[in-house]
Amino acid sequence: MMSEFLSVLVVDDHPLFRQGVVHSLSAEPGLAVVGEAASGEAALKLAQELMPDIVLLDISMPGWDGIVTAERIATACPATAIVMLTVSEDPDKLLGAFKAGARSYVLKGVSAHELARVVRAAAAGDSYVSPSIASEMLIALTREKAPDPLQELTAREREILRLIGTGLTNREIGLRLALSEKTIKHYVTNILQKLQVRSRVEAALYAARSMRDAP
Amino acid sequence: MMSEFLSVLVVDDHPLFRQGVVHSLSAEPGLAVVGEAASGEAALKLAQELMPDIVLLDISMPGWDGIVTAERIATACPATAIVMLTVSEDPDKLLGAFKAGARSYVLKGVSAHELARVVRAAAAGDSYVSPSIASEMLIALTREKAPDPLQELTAREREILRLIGTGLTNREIGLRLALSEKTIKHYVTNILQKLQVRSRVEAALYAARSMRDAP
DNA sequence: TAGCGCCATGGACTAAGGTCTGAACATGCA
DNA sequence: TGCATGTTCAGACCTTAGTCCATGGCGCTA
Repeated sequence: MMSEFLSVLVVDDHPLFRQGVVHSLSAEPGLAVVGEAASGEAALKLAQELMPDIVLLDISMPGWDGIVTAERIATACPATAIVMLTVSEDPDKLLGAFKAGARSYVLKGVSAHELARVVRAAAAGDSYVSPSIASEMLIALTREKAPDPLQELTAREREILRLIGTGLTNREIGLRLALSEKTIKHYVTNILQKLQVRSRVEAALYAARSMRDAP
Repeated sequence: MMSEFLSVLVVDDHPLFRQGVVHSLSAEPGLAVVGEAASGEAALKLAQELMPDIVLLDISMPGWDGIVTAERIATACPATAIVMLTVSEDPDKLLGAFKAGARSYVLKGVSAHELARVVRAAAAGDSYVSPSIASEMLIALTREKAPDPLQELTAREREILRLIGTGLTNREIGLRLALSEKTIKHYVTNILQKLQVRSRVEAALYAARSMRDAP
């Protein structure tokens, strides 16, 4: 049988927050904080050593972030339930954590009691996701279904789209790439068609957005 | 004379983090946490009541954020030193806090000992700013010096710029605003001139950027 | 090797963007 | 009252953008 206590490993690079979690969870009946780590690397080592029932894992950390750490811990300790802690995160990261095996997501703003509830649920195999995080993850999922139109572009087309996104005219792009303006026009037509936009203005805005999302 | 203890009021909407701060600072010699608050409103009341030497204030909170709270506390308790706590914040907010009277800025990732050092320094009238925060504030300051070309635009021109930024043609903008296409063209010419850009594409990119910065 | 997709180009044409000049009307300020 | 500024529109004119059609070279693969 299992111990009467659920063992918890707390991982967060912020000492003050970690302190808060440790202190609060220790006061909860049935829970025992068996270790702390300030980095993903240290967390993996401790997890292998202690084989805790639950790992509380901050998503944003320097070095290995929460996602990478979750993957490695999930591989090394399949019996350990992983609970992600986050402020309000990038939807893609949330999805990454889900793929890595984490099933519970808690906002850092929760109270000690709520956190304890989630920890117990996670240990029992249940998953908990904070409402606001859930909606973000759904958004990321729907976005994931839609294939990126950028991938349909050839290398040349992507290059020209990028230049459109800096505000250059066809003539200037032709000069820059040592191609005729006619050729650029040809590419622009293709790009507009593939991206399903109506003008170079919309294409430029599209380029600006995707540059920003994935620079 | 003053008490031998420095009295501290801790304000943060995250219970776990607040717990960590309180617990850690209480362990520091010469410091006494005399109160906690989870919101700006509660913080002001407590500050007036307790007149603490230092207020530790989280920047991002629902309701009154750290800036607003800092202003009111600074007004109500001029003798109290305000120390802002932040994860990694919007430069404009940092500047706002500075104008509100906060002189110390600490990243939430600091250790308990460092935080205690900053608190003692703040009580002595010294200011402390985390290095990465300092650079962000400098950026915000230099940006503040540069006058925003958007301000030179009339309301009508701004409206049309916004529509350009959504990818509409002149004809479509005219239809939408019940104006002739000629008129739109006239405005576009003015806008390009005032923003110092060469085409509607550049104007659209400009619009997209400024929408993003200040939505 | 024949076919396919990417790259590059030209001509001809239409649509949209942008400049310049000029002008009417309203508002508000000196 | 007069003058500046913002808003609205028009005609003439030129430039840029975008479409359609056709051509040819290059490399890959069925």
